[in-house]
Amino acid sequence: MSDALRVLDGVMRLADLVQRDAAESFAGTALTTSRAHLLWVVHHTGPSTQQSLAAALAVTPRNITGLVDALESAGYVERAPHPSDRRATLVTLTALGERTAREMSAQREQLASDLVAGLDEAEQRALAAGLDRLSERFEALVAAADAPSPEHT
Amino acid sequence: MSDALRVLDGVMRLADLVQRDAAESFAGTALTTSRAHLLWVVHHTGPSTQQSLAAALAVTPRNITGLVDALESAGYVERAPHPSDRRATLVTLTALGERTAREMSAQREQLASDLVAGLDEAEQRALAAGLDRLSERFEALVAAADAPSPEHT
DNA sequence: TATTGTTATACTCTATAACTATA
DNA sequence: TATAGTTATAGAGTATAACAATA
Repeated sequence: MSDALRVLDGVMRLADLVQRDAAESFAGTALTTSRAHLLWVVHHTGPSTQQSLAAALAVTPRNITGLVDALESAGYVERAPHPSDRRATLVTLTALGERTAREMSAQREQLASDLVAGLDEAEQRALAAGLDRLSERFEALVAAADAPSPEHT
Repeated sequence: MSDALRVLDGVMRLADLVQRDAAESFAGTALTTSRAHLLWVVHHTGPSTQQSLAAALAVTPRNITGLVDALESAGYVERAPHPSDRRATLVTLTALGERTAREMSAQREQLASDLVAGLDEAEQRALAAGLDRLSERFEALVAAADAPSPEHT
């Protein structure tokens, strides 16, 4: 197998393992991958309208309604009126939501450091830089595919 | 942000981009990520019982029934009787299924080589090796977590 | 008119449990 | 008795379309 395929497969395989593990860790709670993602976004962005959450998660506003309903029922978030726009609602974290987000953050940092524990600093830096370049490269490829060559527009 | 976090985030971000792109490429067909995964497994493993597919995809046999139903309706696979066990069915690829799997394979190879095009051979090798080590490391961590220390068993 | 969130409806992935046919 | 696949049922994520309230 080519190194190129090893890289692509390696990324997809590791991400799948990590994602499965994260999903398992939600067992026994009302959290799911999608709900945790929303929680994570609100934790980092602060109180958000459902429209902005829809954009952040790249899903429809209707979908956000369902995710917020579930998180609200489980006590992770609350809907608050928007101060200046009475159409909109602000999704805010409860104390439980804040605590949960901080725990997820700590677990993520723990996992990250456990994962690279066998690599020296130079290797870690090289790996991080290489992955960044791949993501940039990928986005450039997608952008190029979306914007056909000028003579065909 | 630490290099450890950059590595973990880099892997998750790139995998998400690739997976979204793959899902978009299925638009207009009956394929989805899960169905394509099953197609992929049959392509590489050969005619398979639904039990073995359930194990390979890490889902329940009931789930395989649904995926095979959809792929069969769309003409990608067929159910054939198992030669020696009349309880079992063998899922086999149709000509369309074979052709589609080969196309996916070609696209995957194209993407992989496009992705690493900006890296020299040594960088590609190092990246591939680093990712392999991370996956191994992750599986060791999970195994360690699943099997508590001896004095507590 | 345009935007925000919701109700209505539908499809897909997924799971558990009960059942049929076969081993 | 155990196994392979299916029917029945349910929860979750997702989408489109139509609608009410507000901007």
